[in-house]
Amino acid sequence: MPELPEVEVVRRGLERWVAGRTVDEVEVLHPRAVRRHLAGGVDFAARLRGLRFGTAMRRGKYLWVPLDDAEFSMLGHLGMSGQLLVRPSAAPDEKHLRIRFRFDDVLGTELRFVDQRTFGGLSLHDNTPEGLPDVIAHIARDPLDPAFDDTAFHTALRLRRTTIKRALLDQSLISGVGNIYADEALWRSRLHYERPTATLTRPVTAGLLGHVRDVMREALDQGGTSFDSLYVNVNGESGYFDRSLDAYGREDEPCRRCGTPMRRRPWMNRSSYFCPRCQRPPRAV
DNA sequence: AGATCGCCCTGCTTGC
DNA sequence: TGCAAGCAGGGCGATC
Repeated sequence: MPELPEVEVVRRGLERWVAGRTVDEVEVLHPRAVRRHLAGGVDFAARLRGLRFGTAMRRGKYLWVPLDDAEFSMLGHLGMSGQLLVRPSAAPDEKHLRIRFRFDDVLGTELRFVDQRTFGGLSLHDNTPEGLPDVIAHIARDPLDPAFDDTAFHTALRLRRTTIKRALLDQSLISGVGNIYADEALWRSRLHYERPTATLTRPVTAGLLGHVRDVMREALDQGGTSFDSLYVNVNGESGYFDRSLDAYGREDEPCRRCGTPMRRRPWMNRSSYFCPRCQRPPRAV
């Protein structure tokens, strides 16, 4: 379940192992892995052949690779289970290998997009003047972006008529936060997930943003987190690390602050984990 | 236009 | 044992 830290680990891997390499051949093994491309996988492959990858970029959970001397980029989203692997060309195909990139060099490795659940995919898009693939122009900057505007974020929260966890997961307000880090940051902030955003004060927003950044940086320092073998970084090593999450997945386990059993509540067809004592629900609206 | 909801997908777990 | 249901869930498009 890659969120911002995991995607950043993948981006760094691409920067290290793929930047500067020229595409020789692209093999699309599953049509769904190529997104928003009416001309299909064959055309996707044809457009990339002979082009050289630049330095991978990231915004939130999206990453993209600019192509030298071209006005478009290859955009990627890992979805739930996507992996970008740099593997020896002789290595056997993964069961869920979707797209293979062979390069015009003698390094003996290839780039593979592997995705079990096919929620992720790659696509090609023209760049905006800012160098962003045009289809993600609506994605907000992420909280680790130096240009993220804390004041504007607070103002936007106050204007919205929604609840805090929905807002944290709204990629047009703040990007890169998924269900796991949302629950972690809310627990650290002692905020209930249904707190109306219109009731947030400036200090509360500032505290929440601080916790979002802390939890992401801690995960990034350890190479990303994951809960099963689905997430693997660009070199094929598992991004899993056994850092103790404080909230996510801890139903019935004692709150690390007060010992009260943590609870899980169905929420938007997924789950929210929280401490019923530290994170009191808001008064009925 | 802001908010909400259904759908896409596969493999593992749970329950009858 | 076998089968079905539940669960994991990010993003997009339809709808109000």
